[in-house]
Amino acid sequence: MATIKDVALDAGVSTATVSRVLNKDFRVSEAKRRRVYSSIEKLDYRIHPFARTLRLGQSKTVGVIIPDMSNFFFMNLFEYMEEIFRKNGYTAVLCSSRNSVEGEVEQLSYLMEKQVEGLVVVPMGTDGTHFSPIMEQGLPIVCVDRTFTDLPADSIMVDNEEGGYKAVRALIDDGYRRIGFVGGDMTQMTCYERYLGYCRALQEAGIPLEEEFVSMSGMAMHGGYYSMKEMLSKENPPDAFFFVNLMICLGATQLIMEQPKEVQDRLVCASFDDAFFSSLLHRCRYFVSQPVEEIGVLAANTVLNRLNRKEAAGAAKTIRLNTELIQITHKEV
Amino acid sequence: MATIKDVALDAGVSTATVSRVLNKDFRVSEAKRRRVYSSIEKLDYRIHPFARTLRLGQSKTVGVIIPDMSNFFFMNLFEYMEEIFRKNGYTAVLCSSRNSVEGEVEQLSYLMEKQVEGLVVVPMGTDGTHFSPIMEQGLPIVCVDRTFTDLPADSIMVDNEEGGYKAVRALIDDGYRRIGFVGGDMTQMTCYERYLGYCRALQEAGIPLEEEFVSMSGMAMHGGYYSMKEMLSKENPPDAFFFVNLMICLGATQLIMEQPKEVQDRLVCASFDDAFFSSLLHRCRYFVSQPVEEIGVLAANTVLNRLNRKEAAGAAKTIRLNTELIQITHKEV
DNA sequence: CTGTTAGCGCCTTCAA
DNA sequence: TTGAAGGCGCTAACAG
Repeated sequence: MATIKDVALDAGVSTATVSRVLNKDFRVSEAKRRRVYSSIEKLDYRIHPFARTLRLGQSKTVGVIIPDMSNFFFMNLFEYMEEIFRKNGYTAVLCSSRNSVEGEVEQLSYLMEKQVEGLVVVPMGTDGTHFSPIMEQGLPIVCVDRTFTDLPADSIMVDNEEGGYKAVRALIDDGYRRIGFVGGDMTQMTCYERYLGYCRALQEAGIPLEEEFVSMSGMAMHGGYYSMKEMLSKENPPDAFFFVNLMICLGATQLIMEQPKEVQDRLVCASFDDAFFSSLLHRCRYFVSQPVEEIGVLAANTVLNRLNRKEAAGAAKTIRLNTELIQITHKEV
Repeated sequence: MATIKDVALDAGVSTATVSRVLNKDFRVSEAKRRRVYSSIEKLDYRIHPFARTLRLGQSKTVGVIIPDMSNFFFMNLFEYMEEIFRKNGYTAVLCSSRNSVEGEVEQLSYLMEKQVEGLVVVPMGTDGTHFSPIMEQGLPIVCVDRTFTDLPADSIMVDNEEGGYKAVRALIDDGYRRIGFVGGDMTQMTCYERYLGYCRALQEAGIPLEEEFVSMSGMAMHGGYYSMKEMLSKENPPDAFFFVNLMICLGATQLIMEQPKEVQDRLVCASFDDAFFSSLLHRCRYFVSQPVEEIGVLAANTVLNRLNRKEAAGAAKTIRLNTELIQITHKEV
């Protein structure tokens, strides 16, 4: 690997001059600049990022903590964020908290060792106090999808309540009045907010909230499966369902597909989230689509802005983006 | 941030001693070691990775290039690899070639700038000459899932031919003789090898290869959809199908679900790959499951071994792992 | 066992 | 406009 010294030697100038050329400092004569550029080319020189980092005292690295790397939604998000970070000279290091608070803490300390300058995190719990010392240190932290209750961090989320409302409202408009809510865990913010939307839609339509039409068996796929099983085994089960996210929807759909055709045909569902294969999800007529790209771009830019001091420090912003209700018309079978 | 100097000062020793403690060099008196440790704790000192990198001349970073971050298989793979790398003190930087050779080249140069010491790549094309100069530089490169024809890199793959054979053989054993192959792109190694397995199974059973039972419309989901549409519109279509991967399977399944129930009930399928939601894939009875964890662990360890000179340089190894045929019994509908 | 010293590659005063 | 020199934090000789 060629170093700045090699270039200087080859171009017959000092390393300071090379450095100036590299950093677009225009107090360099045109002649020398050209010579430097040609030496750089000739030697295939590239700035050594770690040396620069050391000298400048900035790592140009940010950390991203998501709950699960096998989740399309989060990976999509990461892909968009990474692009923005990279374009701005930052490297994004991806970590998975593996759906646990302990994992989150662990990844956090790992990232701190890597000297990240900022953090994007999809919070696991509601308590974010383990991030407090880091925020006090001045590191920008942006929460995505969910937020911590007691941390003055920026947050980018969607309007979950409204999204839930729209989906359930659509079912009601289609004439359904016995609508089940398949959630996972009310302590999880997204789940709870979407539930609120469900309630509002029912209330607005004058449909009483039936407690036994609400089922929670955890946010994983099998949770959806079991909740659905439980629901359908009731004497007089709902004929429409709202699934709190895609995982739940997948599990529930699996159960649905195990039912007799007559039962299947009676059911109609709506689900939060949307994916390229959602057209596969039998009996799901509506999907609440999140603006993944917008969320990702916004999250990354928020970190970047803080880093560049473009944002006043201390004023934590919470942004709620709108969802879009998508209707899928499954061809008649 | 506390530096090694601060610690030395606080503990009343030289920075060299601190460094020795840090690096488990045992030529340090117990008393000083203890003092150093307590200062480290007190000051919340952490080694500055970039300074160390600079000094040691090694970045402790490896690059991973996958075609697509939204693909469960690749992300799973990454998750396993990342864990191994991390345990060995390496940071894995993830990049997506976005399913194109140009993307691969671009990511490669990005990673080289980051001074990665090794590379894991899921090759996009068959030509890997853009990696040659890097290999000559002594960087270990490990191909995963696919391989380059003209690069002396290690490769970790599954036995695609055998996998394809097993799946088709299973269909034959179930009594089917009109079996379609839904591929995507014969120039892609995995597709071609799986096709070979398909051919062998047919041949072994004395079933003639019908050219019009083989369809290729690209490796994406919609490719599966269109191929399937084409197949089923034939006068006398196959009654069983082998899908070359999960994306194709998803697309094909979508088309299947749009068919009348009688048509659906007549079909049985087998597919390469396997995922947590594969039980959702209607009419798919067999899945060829790849040992994702094993592949990931092996790939990471291969890079690591080369890095530690445990492997003789130059002797590129190709490893073929076995797949497992999984049978899913969809409950009767 | 321990400290001093030099230097990894880079950027930035400071002087000229 | 330019170069010399110092130092970012760390480790590895080299002395003692």
